[in-house]
Amino acid sequence: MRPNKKVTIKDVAKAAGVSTQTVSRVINNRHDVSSATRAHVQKIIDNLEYSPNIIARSLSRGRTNTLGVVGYGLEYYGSFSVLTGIEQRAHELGFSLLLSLLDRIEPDNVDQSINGLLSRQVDGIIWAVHWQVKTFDWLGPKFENLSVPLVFLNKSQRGNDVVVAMNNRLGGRLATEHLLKQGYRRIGIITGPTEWWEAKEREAGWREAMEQTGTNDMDRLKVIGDWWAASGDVGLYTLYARSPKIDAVFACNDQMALGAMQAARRLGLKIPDDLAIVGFDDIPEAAYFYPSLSTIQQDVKAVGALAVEQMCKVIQAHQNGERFNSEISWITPKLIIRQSSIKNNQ
Amino acid sequence: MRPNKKVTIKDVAKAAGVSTQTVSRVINNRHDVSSATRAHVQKIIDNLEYSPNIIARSLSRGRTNTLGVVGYGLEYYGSFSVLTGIEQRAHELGFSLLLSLLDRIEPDNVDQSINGLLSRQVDGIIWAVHWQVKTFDWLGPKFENLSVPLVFLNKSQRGNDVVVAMNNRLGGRLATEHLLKQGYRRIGIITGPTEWWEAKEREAGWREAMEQTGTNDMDRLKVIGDWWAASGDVGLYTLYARSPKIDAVFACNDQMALGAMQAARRLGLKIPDDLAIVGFDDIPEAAYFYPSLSTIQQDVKAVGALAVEQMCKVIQAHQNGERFNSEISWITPKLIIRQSSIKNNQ
DNA sequence: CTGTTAGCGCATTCAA
DNA sequence: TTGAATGCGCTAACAG
Repeated sequence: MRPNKKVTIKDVAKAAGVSTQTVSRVINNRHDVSSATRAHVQKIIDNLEYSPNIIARSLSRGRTNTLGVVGYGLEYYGSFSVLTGIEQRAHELGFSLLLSLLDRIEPDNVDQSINGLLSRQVDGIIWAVHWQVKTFDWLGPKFENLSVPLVFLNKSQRGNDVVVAMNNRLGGRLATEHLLKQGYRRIGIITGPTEWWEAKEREAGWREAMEQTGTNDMDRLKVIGDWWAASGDVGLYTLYARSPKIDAVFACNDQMALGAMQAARRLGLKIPDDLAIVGFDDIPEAAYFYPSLSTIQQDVKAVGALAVEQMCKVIQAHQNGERFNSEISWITPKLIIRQSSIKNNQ
Repeated sequence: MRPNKKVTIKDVAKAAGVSTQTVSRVINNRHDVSSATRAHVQKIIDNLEYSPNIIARSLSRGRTNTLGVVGYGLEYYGSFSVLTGIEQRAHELGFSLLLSLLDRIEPDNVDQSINGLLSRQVDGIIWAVHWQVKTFDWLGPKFENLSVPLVFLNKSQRGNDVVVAMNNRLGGRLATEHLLKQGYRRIGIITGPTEWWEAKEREAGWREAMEQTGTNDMDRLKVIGDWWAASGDVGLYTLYARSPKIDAVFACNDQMALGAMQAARRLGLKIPDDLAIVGFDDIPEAAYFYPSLSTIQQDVKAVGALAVEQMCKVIQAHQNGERFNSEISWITPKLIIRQSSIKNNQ
């Protein structure tokens, strides 16, 4: 038998012959109850299978212990891992999750989403939306003067924003430096859409590594994809047509790397001998591509978990009227070396 | 400026010189308000940027317009699509989503999850957990006498369960019949874990199709995987060792199909000439495997959306004290033919 | 059409 | 240590 909705604190009080506040004290584990009455009340609670109405508690306390999560693009790899990470840590810290998904990042949707969460009295909002630079103009102001704390995922810090981010730039650098170390020299890049923060950062990492080799004219080595395999396919053709001497490609995610591999095959290029490829994400399939794909692994779950932890601190500070001085928290990615980038014949 | 938490219905009433009741009527779009006062009150609302406290409303109404979603295994393909489908339709129908993820399917976790949602007064629970047969013994009873309606995803109907499911059996049949039509005869299967409903159903579909060919001794053609690519790899070796005459494989998801392709390559088997492969799911990468993978496409989002619709009906019935007579709702999968299963040389 | 009264279930004052 | 009163913000039931 499940707790029946009808059993309230009053019923328990009556059955136990005590006042409702005593029951309240028991269910909140407060110490100002004699162990005798506590035991007694607890027994009644168990018998009646009473379970407190959190809605009523929230109203009374002015705090819901609920976090709002605004998400977007769950179909991109990693998004659901973030969510899993958020949920787990939130659960551990006693928070529930109100989920709001954006189908498009537009003013009306954003307003609806935020207002919906606010009117449901969430204690804080985690902005798990892939950050797009071009939207900032109208998006930024919406976050000002919000009545609850906000934690951002994967974007650059700005003002007092609290941000948790995967170090995508480092990832891009790791990938490129690995290729350089293997002896590849003309390393092209297939980036994601230019507005995406992740894409910009990964590219920046590639650029940093390349600059050290004295390469100039890097724009000829760059092609823009859309994260999907097809764009990696097309991308490699473009790159190859433009500079046939290219000997490696850093694809900014594994899907595009897969597309690039496909194109390479059709161009008669052997991987990794004629062309090396490194991806980004380490999707589970990457180890089973042909050849297996070197890539950058990221612990996305950790990003979600850390976001919740930061949120807790901010809420704490918020309630005490203190200021939370924010620094961006970085999670570090890791290079995974497989066959697609190991030079055989020097 | 965002609505300040402090602005309540009272403030609006005072500012507008009306009773709170009138304000309540306005914000609920009730028709028993003169258009004059409505306009007036609305103006005050806009000025004050008032937004109703949904928590208070829920307490008062005894209804939260919130659905609980219990999920598991977001890392498996499709899970997040279900979630997206659920969220979208829920949003359209005016429901919020309280998300609860299971890390393991164990009695304590399940209790916690369900009780958490119930004490937060959700109006219904969608059980989006991959159904595992072996857990039924202890899981089943937990769903009895629940105080709120329950809608299940992807399982067999039982008693009065309300279920929305992808027709996995049909999918298995489509895949197998396609192979037969192409002229393949000894069609092996790499299934998912035997406890999974999806795995059982896909296998049943294969079995149905095979039986029509008069094949017996089908167990020799069957191998059990764990949904991951590695198990498809191993699986194909096993299958091939056992019956070298095998000429096609139905892998019960695309990852295992990928693994099987890898193994086939090492065994020197040409796909699709020596060995045809069909997968299941149609993950975005499948079109870019080498060769591109024939597979079964499923509109998982539709499952989620339909689940919410069913939930609405059940809640309706529940509140009117009516009985909802449940039938399982099926979503139909679709065969996608690519290169991995098209016989070239007859 | 509008206002008054009451109460949703709980927690937070205060007294005792 | 316990209990009585009061209020969280809103809506339902009833008057007028």
